[in-house]
Amino acid sequence: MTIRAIERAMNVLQELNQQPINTIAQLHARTKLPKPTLVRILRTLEEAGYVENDTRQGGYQVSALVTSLSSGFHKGPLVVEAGRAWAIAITRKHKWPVAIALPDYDDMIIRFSTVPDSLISPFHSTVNKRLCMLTRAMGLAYLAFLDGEDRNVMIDILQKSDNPENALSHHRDKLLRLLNEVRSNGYATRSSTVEPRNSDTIAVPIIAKSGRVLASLGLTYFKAAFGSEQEARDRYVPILKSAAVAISEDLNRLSSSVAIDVSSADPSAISND
Amino acid sequence: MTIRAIERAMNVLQELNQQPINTIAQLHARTKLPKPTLVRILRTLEEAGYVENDTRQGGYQVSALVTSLSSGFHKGPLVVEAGRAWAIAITRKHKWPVAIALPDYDDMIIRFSTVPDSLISPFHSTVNKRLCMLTRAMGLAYLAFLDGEDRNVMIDILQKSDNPENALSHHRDKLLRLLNEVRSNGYATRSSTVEPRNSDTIAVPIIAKSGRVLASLGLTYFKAAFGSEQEARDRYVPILKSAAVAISEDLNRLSSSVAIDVSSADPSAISND
DNA sequence: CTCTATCGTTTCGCGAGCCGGAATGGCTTG
DNA sequence: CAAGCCATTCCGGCTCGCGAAACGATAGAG
Repeated sequence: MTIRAIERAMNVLQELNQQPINTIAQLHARTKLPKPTLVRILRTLEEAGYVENDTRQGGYQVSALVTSLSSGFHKGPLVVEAGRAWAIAITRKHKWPVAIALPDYDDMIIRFSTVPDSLISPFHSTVNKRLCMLTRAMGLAYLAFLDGEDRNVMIDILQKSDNPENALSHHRDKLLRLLNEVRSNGYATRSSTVEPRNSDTIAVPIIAKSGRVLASLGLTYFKAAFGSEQEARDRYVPILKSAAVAISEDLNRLSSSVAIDVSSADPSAISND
Repeated sequence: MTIRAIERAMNVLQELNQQPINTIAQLHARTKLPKPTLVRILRTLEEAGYVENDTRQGGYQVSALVTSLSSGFHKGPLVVEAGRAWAIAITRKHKWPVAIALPDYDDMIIRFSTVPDSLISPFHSTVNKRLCMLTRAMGLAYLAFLDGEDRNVMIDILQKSDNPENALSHHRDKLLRLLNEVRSNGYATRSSTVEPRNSDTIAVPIIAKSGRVLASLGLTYFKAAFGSEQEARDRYVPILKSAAVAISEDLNRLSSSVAIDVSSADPSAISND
């Protein structure tokens, strides 16, 4: 037996994180919860400080306090931590959302995204979303820059997948041609055969100084905002590439300049002030 | 009328973020909730994926999914985003917790902390905790590096405070001597007149290329782990100073190398893949 | 080995308090 | 000025969360 009210509240909090501003009506449509229930949940979250009710804008939004709900979790890969600031900076400057994805078995998983920052989105849940490796920009950018050996292992795994989006793994020559093209371009884009058609993603790999491919960094834009896809690529590819290099440099500095080793006693009880 | 079950669940989630591993008994002691209630709440959070029950260790901990409860919130200052990776790297390397604090009126507020990462702590809620400006390392490191004009304004504000920890603001000469000492040392430590006595914090300012003092970066350690406080300072001050410089450089790069401006259409609906 | 203390978890009947359809009132729109 | 949409409030009904007590497992002491 689980507590329904809590499940509902968590779902509401999730939805609130999808958009900068949320009306009761939107939340009602997305969560299927009765409006009075929503109002009660939101009031509870508001009094606890996690949510703000901006009456001028007529909507609810998450407040700074939500960060403390995950302040105890920093187990993510350092590349995500190093990349967040860059992703945020790019979105602030260029408006379009940026995401960082890491490989997980035969998919990529989005580990950080600025989607909720900049826009009203019909899509949900971009963080922790799985992306297919062979049709999505983030996947191709990762796969194309793997070394021959690693790449072959990966393709073998993909062939065992029953996801129709991985069909290309059975046409090895065609796939390799695509990967080589991505590699020589230095970036990948989403396959035109998959949804959504009204947007495109440009992705580049984040490669450690050691040469290991760690993650991919992608920017998504609305096709309608540009005269051609080439125009968008000309503009954003250099930005993404230099950001990826910068993230890699940060990682390098992070592990080296902090590297005065201390092997002394284990800390056990402490507070930060 | 608010929903009690939700308030309780949020409190439990907060407590779970304070320690890497939490037993029912600990949570019971801290939240004052009956154990069956805790079990029910934890089961609910577990089924929703926010909490893991590591039966081997016999305790509950937050899982990666909690990050999605705040994935929509990136409105914080960029200096926090730029600093997180460095704070995490230092803690991973040197074990002791590191925090970033920003000024807020006459206090500092901790905006990021690695406290929950490394240890079992009797202290709670370090993120969003307010620190007094004149007795805490993070406050002194900030105040001492303000320019004369800004600093005077700040001291005037502090004199209006009724917080006994700000008493020093009424002894301007004594305070200025202390601030000058901090400034020439390049770091501050917590006043020995305030709790907790068994630990100390070393803090340095994070100063933008423009010269503006943005935040402070502090490391807290147990006094018992070192022969003398000087020993700890000799070891960690250089690390903190170089990290503060690195954060400042990152900020500079973040705003410059991304600076190809785009003034085109507003994005409105998009997903990241 | 047994006894005991303490842990996490389950049980179960009571009743507080959450639920949601319907009503309210404000605000915009045609 | 009516009509539609919105967020919010009301209130009777009845679920469903509550927590004292019991349970089973584990660890340490004697």
